Amino acid sequence: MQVDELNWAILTRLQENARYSFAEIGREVGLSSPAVAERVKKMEDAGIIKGYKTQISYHRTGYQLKAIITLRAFMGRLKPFLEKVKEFKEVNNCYRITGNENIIMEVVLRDQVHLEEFIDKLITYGETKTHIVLSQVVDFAAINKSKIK
Amino acid sequence: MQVDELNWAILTRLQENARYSFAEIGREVGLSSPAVAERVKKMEDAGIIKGYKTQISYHRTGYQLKAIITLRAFMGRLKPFLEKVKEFKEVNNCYRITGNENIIMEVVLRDQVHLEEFIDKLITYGETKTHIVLSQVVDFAAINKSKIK
DNA sequence: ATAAATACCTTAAATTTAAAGGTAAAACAT
DNA sequence: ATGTTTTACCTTTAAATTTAAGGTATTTAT
Repeated sequence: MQVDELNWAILTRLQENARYSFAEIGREVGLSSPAVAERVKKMEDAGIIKGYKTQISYHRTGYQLKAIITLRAFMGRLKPFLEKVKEFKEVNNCYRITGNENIIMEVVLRDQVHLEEFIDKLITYGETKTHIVLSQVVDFAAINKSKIK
Repeated sequence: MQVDELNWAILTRLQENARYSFAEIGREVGLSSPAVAERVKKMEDAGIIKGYKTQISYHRTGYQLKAIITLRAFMGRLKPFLEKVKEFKEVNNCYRITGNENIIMEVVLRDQVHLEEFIDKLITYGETKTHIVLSQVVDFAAINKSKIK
């Protein structure tokens, strides 16, 4: 499936705010709302749109710490980790990467105690390196409300 | 503002799928749709909800490469970088972190040529390390369509 | 040339949202 | 303790949106 100019315009708006109505997008790109709905459905079916996610400020909900943790898995421990990591609710995002480390993940934690507990879980799988996130430099979501008219 | 059990239930659903209707969420958590709308608006105003984003498979749109790049900024080059990075459309996410490197970012690129061009832009600011993403281990969004009933 | 598929349209019914007004319980002030 | 205010919901209703159906013109395939 190809992503033409109209679909890019639709995707751009949905990335800005996933709760935009199809009617609103249609007005902006010059299509009827059923036409937008149909194009969106096709992009979902084709796997171009993977999902719609709400961005939460964990900082405001008692999760004070964000960290980037890399893992260099011990021999034979990568596969068990890949299975187990799906259960770790602290993990926001996890990639398998090239380089000295095998895994990089973004985790959200309540505090240092929680971080320590989490690292204790990880060290059975491999050697970890932790980087505390000081600030988010690029933050696309900050200005979006559920609907902008 | 406190996040009580009802708000967590609402947030959980919105994280699963940001396009769920308030009516649908209300049915699941036992509230009327105006009550859900009101709670969501308050969480937006309080900054608990930062935004609603659509997740796109860049792989399906010609952007074949995802990479994690760290930057160890040269003396006096961190601040200029922090300003400039907002303009780099390749950057999906960028954090300032503790440790040997100052910056970690997630970037999306068309191909190796594009990666090379991008690194050329970065090396005026500092020393970079690039890790190609092989796969996404944890992917929450994969199963969500625009509406599940 | 004809048939089929595509991408849109319009219309109308079902659903959702948004606004308004009401109520009961909790929080606050006197 | 009592009265007042606020809060968090409710219901109702109008406006808006979504969904489904049916139609049309243009492109694609046979």
